[in-house]
Amino acid sequence: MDLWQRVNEWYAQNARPLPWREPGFSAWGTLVSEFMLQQTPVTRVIPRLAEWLERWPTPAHLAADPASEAVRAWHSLGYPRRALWLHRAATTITEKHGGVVPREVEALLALTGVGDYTARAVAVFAYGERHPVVDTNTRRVIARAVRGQGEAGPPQAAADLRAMSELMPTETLAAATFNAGIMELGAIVCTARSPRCGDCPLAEICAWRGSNYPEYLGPKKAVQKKYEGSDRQVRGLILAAAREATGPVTDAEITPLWPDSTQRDRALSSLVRDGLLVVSTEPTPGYILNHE
DNA sequence: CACTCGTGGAG
DNA sequence: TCTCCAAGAGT
Repeated sequence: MDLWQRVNEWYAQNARPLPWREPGFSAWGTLVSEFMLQQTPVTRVIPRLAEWLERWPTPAHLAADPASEAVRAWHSLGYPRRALWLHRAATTITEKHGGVVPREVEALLALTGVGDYTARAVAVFAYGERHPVVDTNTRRVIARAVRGQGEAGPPQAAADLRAMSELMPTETLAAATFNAGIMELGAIVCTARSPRCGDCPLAEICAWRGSNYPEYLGPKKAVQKKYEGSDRQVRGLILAAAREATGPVTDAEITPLWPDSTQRDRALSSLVRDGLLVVSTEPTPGYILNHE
């Protein structure tokens, strides 16, 4: 039995009942969920996604509201630029695609915030197109089951897509299921820390397990910089203040948020550069969320 | 290509 | 406590 068959049969029995897998879930919903899921765990996304889609059921609904509302509705999902980019994508979809989320990978890639993964995920999961979809879970499963390595190492877009293409079944529907299934397997069985090989449909054919779990010696993924004391933390503090405020946040309110003025200024100007904050003078001088 | 960009939960 | 890591993308 092929690897994809094992995965698809397992998926049919074990897929979690996630919102974006319900029948009739919109392409817009898929796009929103994929934005939110970029580097944010499923459990934190689910409640925010529901709120978001209730408030903005189509791209046009979101485009009609200011970007600042999108950033507020993002709450603390992290990487708030994604909210800005999603609002921008909604505007582009409304103005240039007749309000319909595009189904072609090329058109999706042209949207800000949509990269290699998200474009293919939308084309495949929302529209049933046949493409390889490669995320961190997929990469880990392939590294272990096929290459016999405990970790996937740094992403290599071209090679990763090729590897997935070679494993994917020919038939379009089965290919879509396989894309979802191998991700799901990586998410709940072949996890990064403690894989549950006893529950894995690939256990018998897994190259990593077959060679008794050799230690991974290849190139390591870039280490994530410490958050504590980082510019990201300072940005987070400043943006949280702006998100909660009703009017402009003044310098007097920003200053006590962080002791180091150099770092504080750097964080503030980077928020302005990113378009998350803009300078306002009414009714008092300060910074507000960009309403575009 | 290396670096940057949030936040919170699990182990 | 502290480290790791989570459906990535842009520069």
